[in-house]
Amino acid sequence: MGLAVNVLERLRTAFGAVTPEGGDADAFKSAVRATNDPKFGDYQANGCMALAKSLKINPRVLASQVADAVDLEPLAGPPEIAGPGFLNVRLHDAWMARSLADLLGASFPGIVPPAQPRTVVIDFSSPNVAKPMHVGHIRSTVIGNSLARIFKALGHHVIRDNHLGDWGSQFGMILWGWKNARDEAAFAADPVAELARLYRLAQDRIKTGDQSVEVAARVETAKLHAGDAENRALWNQFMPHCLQALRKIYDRLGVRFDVELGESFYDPMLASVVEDVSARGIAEESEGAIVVFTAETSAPFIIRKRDGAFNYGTTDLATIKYRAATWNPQQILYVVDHRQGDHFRQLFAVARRWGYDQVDLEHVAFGTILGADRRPFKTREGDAVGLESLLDEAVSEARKVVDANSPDLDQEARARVAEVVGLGAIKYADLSQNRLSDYVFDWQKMLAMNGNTATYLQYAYARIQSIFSKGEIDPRTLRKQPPELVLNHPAERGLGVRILRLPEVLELAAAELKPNILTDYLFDLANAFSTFFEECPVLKAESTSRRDSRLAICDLTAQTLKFGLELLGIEVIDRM
RNA sequence: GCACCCGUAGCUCAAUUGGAUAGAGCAUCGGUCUACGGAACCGAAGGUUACUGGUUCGAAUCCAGUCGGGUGUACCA
Repeated sequence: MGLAVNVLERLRTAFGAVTPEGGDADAFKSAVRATNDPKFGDYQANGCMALAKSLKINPRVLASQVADAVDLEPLAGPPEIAGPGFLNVRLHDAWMARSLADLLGASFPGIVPPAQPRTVVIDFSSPNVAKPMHVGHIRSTVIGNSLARIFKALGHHVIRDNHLGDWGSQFGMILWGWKNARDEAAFAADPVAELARLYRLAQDRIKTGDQSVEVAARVETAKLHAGDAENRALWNQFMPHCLQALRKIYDRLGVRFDVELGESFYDPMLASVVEDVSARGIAEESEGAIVVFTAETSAPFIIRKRDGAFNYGTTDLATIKYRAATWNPQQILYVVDHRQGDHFRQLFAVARRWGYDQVDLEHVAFGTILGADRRPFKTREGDAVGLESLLDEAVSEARKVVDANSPDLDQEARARVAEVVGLGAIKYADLSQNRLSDYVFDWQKMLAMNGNTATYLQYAYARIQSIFSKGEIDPRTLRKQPPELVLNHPAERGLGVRILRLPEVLELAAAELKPNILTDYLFDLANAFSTFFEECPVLKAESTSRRDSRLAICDLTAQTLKFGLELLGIEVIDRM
């Protein structure tokens, strides 16, 4: 077993073991964290001050008792007392050096599999199949994909589920369009574009107040659900085209799903869901509909409409039941726009009353993408910007930079670099920010290739590869026989501390459901590497032992960058 | 009206959930090129964390109120 396992966890265990009388060990442990300023050491334990307050004793006295009692060896010596009662921990350089060598030799990335892996269902992307994906879909897709990879990397069992919108009223609109305004030649040439046109047509008519279309579309939806032969046949005809179009985008983005169980899959279960919920007295009739009143909102949660049709609330309940029965997950994450917050609060409340009170249901909400005018992001023509054209734009911007900077690469290599850099820029722009507030879409920021961007991380990776190729060294030989590491220079030590933090950062990102914790970490790591690169010659180090030590640090940095970027769904290239 | 979310540097965003002097990127200004990739590095400037009060060793974070913005609010998803 490796030495370098979750440093934070080990320090917490050590401090937890010496929790003073009258204190809560869990609270005391969780007050141990990485410092935000290196002058306070590498980690700090902040639990003494809060505890001293409740025990009504002097915090510094308490801190000194803890400092005397705690045994942090071999990671670190006794902590230092500072300020009102902080305990600052500085890792032993020698221990770090051994741990890093061990990481390099065998145990990278240093993650210890959990004693009890959790099963986590992640519901993300979930587009309507009837229309092309637009920028609004990118957040759910990219964030969900990243969370899935992070959980998996930590050793949990992950089910990625694309809950396709393949059965709702948007399909009724398409059916109406097909029957009233289809262009068969256009459909033959590009089925998805024609379906999208029909959808938009129906939507425009409804939006401009044409009630006849609204009613007609609803009728088509109802007929589809009721098993109407013609509508079912059309559904079967359209679906493969829709799915193929989605597949193309997912392939390009590197996104995979374990299951793609859309709304249509749950259709046969809906009637019995309503029956069961009603029989248990959870649902009741109101204004002709079957609804559940919850404390969460004033409006009820509708599970059967007045006209007898089911809606997405019904589907979502059926989905919870199916997921529970099929995978028995501990956690289900819904990576969905924050505007559906009320819906999920109601859904979760109903599900708990229905008996699903063991599974942790979480709405991983995110803000809406806005244009520069602070309105939902649209093109000049008023359409949402297509996802595909956004990706193309990013790749072509990246291509310009590659052409300017790397004339020595051949066409094919440049195209490859542009794709990796361009897509990376888009994904990173989204992942590096995970606030609930809406955010302003900014081409310049999305396509930026300096500063805190994926390009910066990819560039750091490529520079490291360049060192190895220039020195004609294969990092794998280094990994077979790890050299002794030296961390005398602050830049070397700074990199070492960061590399060892990877497992705890991933734990934190998973616990908080925030990929931006990972992007912040990687940017900080790349930054530390750039400093190191300026200040510490590698190939021309003062001695071969120093050179080997630095090569080891370089390789670990590169591995960490690559691994971390992979968890964000972003690739690296050796030359760019 | 009610509910939820938000308000941090000129702009876009962080801040390990109550910790030490609130940090990055962009933009601005000034420096660094005879070492491994300048898509870089170092530095400067920029703040009453919307406002007022409260809680305590300690508040951007918690509580109350005020102002401003967003979203949702019975049969779309």
